[in-house]
Amino acid sequence: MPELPEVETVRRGLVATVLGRRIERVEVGRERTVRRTSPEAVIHGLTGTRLVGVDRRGKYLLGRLDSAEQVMIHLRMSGQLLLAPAGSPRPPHSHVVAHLAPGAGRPAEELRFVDPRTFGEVVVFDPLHAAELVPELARLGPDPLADDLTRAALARLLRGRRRQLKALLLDQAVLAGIGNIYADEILHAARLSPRRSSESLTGQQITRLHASLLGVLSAAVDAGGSTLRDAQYVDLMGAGGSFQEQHRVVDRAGAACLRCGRGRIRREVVAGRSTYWCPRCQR
DNA sequence: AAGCACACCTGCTAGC
DNA sequence: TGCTAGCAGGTGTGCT
Repeated sequence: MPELPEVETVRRGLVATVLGRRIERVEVGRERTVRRTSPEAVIHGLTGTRLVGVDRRGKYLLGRLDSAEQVMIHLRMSGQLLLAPAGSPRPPHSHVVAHLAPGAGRPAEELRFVDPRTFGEVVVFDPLHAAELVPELARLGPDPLADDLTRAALARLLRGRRRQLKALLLDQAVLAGIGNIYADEILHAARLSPRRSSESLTGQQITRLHASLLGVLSAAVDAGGSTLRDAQYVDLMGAGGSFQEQHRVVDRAGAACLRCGRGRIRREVVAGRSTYWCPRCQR
């Protein structure tokens, strides 16, 4: 259930450990993970290639291969990418396994796409056909960190829309990368209600929302993302992040607000998602 | 246009 | 202790 900071942490891990290493062999154990193409397309597309770059757009990982093709990986709710010694025991639900030659100072290893709920995907595609195979990439809004979202750009995104702020932040076509956890943390930091309508913000509130967006997301990247109780999210090496220690509202229903001290954190469904917020200081 | 319900899956846990 | 309903960090579709 990774969001921008978790995906960015995985991206950095791939750049540090996998770049330039030849993919010698690929196994696909579950067709659903490669449903957009086929096991053969993913196996043939990856075998013999090397990753020459890894980019991120919102929650999408985009690997560039030396074949000029690209690999798109989305972890959705329960996906993990794990790097482990070749031949070591595999966790359940290891649906795609890429065998990596030694390199980057590392021995032969397996890069495993593990995904119990199988919502995640691995797609190998020719960039010339991106529009047909991965059309959602073209629909993504700006990535707040990768695209250096300015206050003016955010103001433009808010203007002309009448949406609950929570729904707006979750909409990947508006801003790419924010999910349920960070939407709540950002809105608390900005002292704005998740139900507040996007077109009603004052200039000062837009400034606050902008600062909170960048502040929360970049602090979360610095902390290696958030790993909640279920330990669903871990990085390439299987280590959790630590930003959950800085959460102010998520998972704190009934507790006193850490900012105003007097409100009680409420949990209710907003925009169809479980939402934590302080009704006293978030307006 | 915006909001909602539902679908896709599996696993964990809170509550009885 | 054992069962079950409910819930989960995402996204797409289809309906009002």
